Amino acid sequence: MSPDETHASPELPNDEERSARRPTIYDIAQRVGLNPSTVSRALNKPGRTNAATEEKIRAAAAELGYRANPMARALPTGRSGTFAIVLPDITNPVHFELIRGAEQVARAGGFTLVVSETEAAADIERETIEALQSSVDGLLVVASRLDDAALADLARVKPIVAANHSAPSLPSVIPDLAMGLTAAIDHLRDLGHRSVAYLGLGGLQINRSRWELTLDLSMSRDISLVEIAVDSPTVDAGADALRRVRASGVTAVLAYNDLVAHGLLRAARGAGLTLPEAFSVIGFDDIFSAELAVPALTTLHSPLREIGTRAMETLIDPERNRVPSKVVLPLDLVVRESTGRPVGLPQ
Amino acid sequence: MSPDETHASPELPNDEERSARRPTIYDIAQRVGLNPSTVSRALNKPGRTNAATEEKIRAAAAELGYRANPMARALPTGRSGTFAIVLPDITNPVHFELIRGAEQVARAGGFTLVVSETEAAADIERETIEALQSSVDGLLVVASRLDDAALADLARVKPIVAANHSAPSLPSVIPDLAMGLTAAIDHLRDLGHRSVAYLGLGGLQINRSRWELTLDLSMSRDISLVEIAVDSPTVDAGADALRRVRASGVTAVLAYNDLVAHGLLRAARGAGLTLPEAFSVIGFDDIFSAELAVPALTTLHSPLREIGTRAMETLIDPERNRVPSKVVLPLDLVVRESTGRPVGLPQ
DNA sequence: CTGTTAGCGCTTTCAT
DNA sequence: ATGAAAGCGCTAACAG
Repeated sequence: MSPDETHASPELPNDEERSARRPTIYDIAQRVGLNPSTVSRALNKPGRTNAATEEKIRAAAAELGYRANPMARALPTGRSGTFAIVLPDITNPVHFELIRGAEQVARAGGFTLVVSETEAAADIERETIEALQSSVDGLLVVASRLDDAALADLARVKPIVAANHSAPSLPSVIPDLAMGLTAAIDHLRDLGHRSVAYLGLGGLQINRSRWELTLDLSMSRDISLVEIAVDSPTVDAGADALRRVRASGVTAVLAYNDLVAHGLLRAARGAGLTLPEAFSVIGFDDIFSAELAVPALTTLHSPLREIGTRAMETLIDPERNRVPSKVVLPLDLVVRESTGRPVGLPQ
Repeated sequence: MSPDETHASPELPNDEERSARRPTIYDIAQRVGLNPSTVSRALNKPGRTNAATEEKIRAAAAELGYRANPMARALPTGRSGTFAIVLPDITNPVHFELIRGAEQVARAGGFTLVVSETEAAADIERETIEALQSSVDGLLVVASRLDDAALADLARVKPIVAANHSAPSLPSVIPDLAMGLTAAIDHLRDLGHRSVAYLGLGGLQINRSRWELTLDLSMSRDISLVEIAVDSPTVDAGADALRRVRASGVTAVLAYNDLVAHGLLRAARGAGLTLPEAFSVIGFDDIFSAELAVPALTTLHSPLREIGTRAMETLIDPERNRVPSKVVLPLDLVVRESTGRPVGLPQ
């Protein structure tokens, strides 16, 4: 028995009043018999006004349900109180936690967050950033397709911080690649692997650094490394790589990310292979589904959430958002079931 | 070249000028010797100005790299060109396709999208909506924790459309529950199941409707149904439910969503059970990892992306964003490997 | 400590 | 077709 909307709103302000117009500082100024500028001061510069009147003003504001209009405030100050996070692909689970981390510190600071997707295209990214610049106080750029120079140029208008990839001219927050990749390669080597493939993503900056580092590490440990290219960081692209992985004869693969690794696992299972006997797989990121995979994915756990929070913290801080810096967060290897000794070696 | 610089006919703005300040309509007005209001008209009201001057103005604007300041525009018009999407939990993969769908139509329309998380708490949701109202042209509310009356009240300030759950007083875009659940129950019944559990999420509106419908459907098909409560729509919560599922003696379970189903699968595997022999599982949503699970998850494929696009389309449309309506999108059963005949029945 | 006075950049009558 | 002028709601000197 749902009580049928007895159409009566006795206490509440009626439609006219509510939807009429949001109260402004003029309304509250008039109500307390003071000047609008005094109201503005009372509400925003604590202490710079008489305690009694401040109290009176706050009371009136509360009573009227006053909320400052962010647009009106942005005009004279140039600050909008909103920040943007621009990333290649919203649906990539890797970005979930990062966005959430950023969103939380933004909200905690009373800021709002705009999310914008660039479809992994450099020109759309540039256009997006330029379009956003007039309405935000700063941008968080994730896995940018733009090079350092371009980003630095853009950053002259509004501060930009790079998250999850490093841009030398900007403040950047990144995972400790050396730490993670060293652990991964050592793990493989300890298991007995001597020939591994890196499943990478073309010329992307973030990918190049992973590849270079992996190469150095492998060579110094007498492991031969081949690069196999996938054309997007997706499950399907990973699945497509199976043939080439098998053809290469490697006993282990390091995937660009967990999505690619997932694809490889799926394709392998589809082909009747059992892992890690056929070959070992190490992912990257440790997205939520990594532990759900069968075999559960051994992967590098990237502190996405913290990358998001740290990046947003530095973006919000006027002292730090303009000076190049580098925050490096730990990248740990999580060993699960997708890695094992290569077949042919004694157990 | 020209020795006489007094005429001040600069070639291109140099770096200083560029990064100094964004050009305004005043800059371009001065440059072409016209009034700012004419510039405004030329740029925004096609046709309401002389074709030649409009051309001249556009050229100057392009040359200066002019971009209208959204804040300044918002003040007199009351329209900011931004919309907000507010949802309980950003990290739930279910919401990502939805966000992306909404983001794409917003961007295509030249609007920007603000994303805000409510931590699945009604009071935070209300506060978030109220805070956002002064700076957006409308809100997309996903899986709201607020009831219809509250939402309707809030919607008097700025249009609100409900996505993925229905609010009778608002325009809503939802999946066809009846269609999906009927297919799910029929599938189970055809397989021979007569006793199933619904793994639901407390008093959440969206959950209640699923439960009611499932109950009706089950009864009319002579299937006994029990409800087992999980306290959050997460993998861990799903895993926690395993004991109760086993204790209930059912041969199949309908999970609130794929995350919960994933948890159940994981726990079952951990307990040494093999599915679907021990029991069948049907998920909800069809998130990307559903097909990656082992056994691959049979689930109801929710058109999240389209829910996002349709919802944003109606939100953008001034004709439709104020009138209650209901857009119902198909919800299809995707049969994979997590459902099978109950043991004891002839193959 | 509070009031006055200008704007911020843009839109929008109302004149011309 | 274009110009002049008055705001939108708020902040920020500068006075008093």
